[in-house]
Amino acid sequence: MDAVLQALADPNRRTMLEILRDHPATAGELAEAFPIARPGVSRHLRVLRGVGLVDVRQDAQRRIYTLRPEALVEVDEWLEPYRALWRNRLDALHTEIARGKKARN
Amino acid sequence: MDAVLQALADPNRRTMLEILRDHPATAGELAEAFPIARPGVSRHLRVLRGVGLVDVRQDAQRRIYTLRPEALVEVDEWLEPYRALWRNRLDALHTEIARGKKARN
DNA sequence: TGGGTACGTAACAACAAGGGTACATACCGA
DNA sequence: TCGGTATGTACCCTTGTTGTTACGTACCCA
Repeated sequence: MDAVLQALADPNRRTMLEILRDHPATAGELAEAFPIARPGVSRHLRVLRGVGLVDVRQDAQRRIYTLRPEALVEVDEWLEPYRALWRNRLDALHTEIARGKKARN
Repeated sequence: MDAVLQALADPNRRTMLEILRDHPATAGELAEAFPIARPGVSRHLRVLRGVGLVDVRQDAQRRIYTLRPEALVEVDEWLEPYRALWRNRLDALHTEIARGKKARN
């Protein structure tokens, strides 16, 4: 969990996930999508691999990266107790609005 | 969004949110919960304020911090398209299991 | 009004993150 | 087997982050 949120802090890495959400991609394809040089992309991919956010399979000299969305489940779970709180707040807000409406009628 | 995920990358800050999830707390109370010195905590709180994850109100010389869970909604929304993907995967897995059961019967 | 309490900010040191260049590795095809 | 393609690793440099100490500010109370 810790490591996943850490990995998500970098905007480039998030964009990589976004690309992989649409389709698998080779390291080279991913690199083209960023203003930084290939080795940098390679390192970002290593981080994403490290926390299990992506999988790699080798196809000759290409490395094909695919998204592993399950790794984000833990973020979702981390969010859960907070979700309960903001939902309560929204409910309260809706109640407030409803009361306002009633008062106006 | 960007900034919120950035803020969440630090484990100390996440712990602070966890504490505030239970109850509002003063800067001093929060500081006691961490091995780091008060000024460090103060800066973490500034970050959390900056991204809207906490609110402060002043009570004499105390600063009382409260959680603002709504700020996490954007993380939840960022997660949404990925959630769709991992659910598909889980569904597929369940289907697979069901098929396995059928085959065994 | 002077002193204690509760915080925040400023300035600095130490370390980690992220980028670049150069190089190593592995594979394919002529 | 040699050259080209695709990619990762090593090393270095710069910048950002996180922690520390020292100091400033605001408030309460005797």
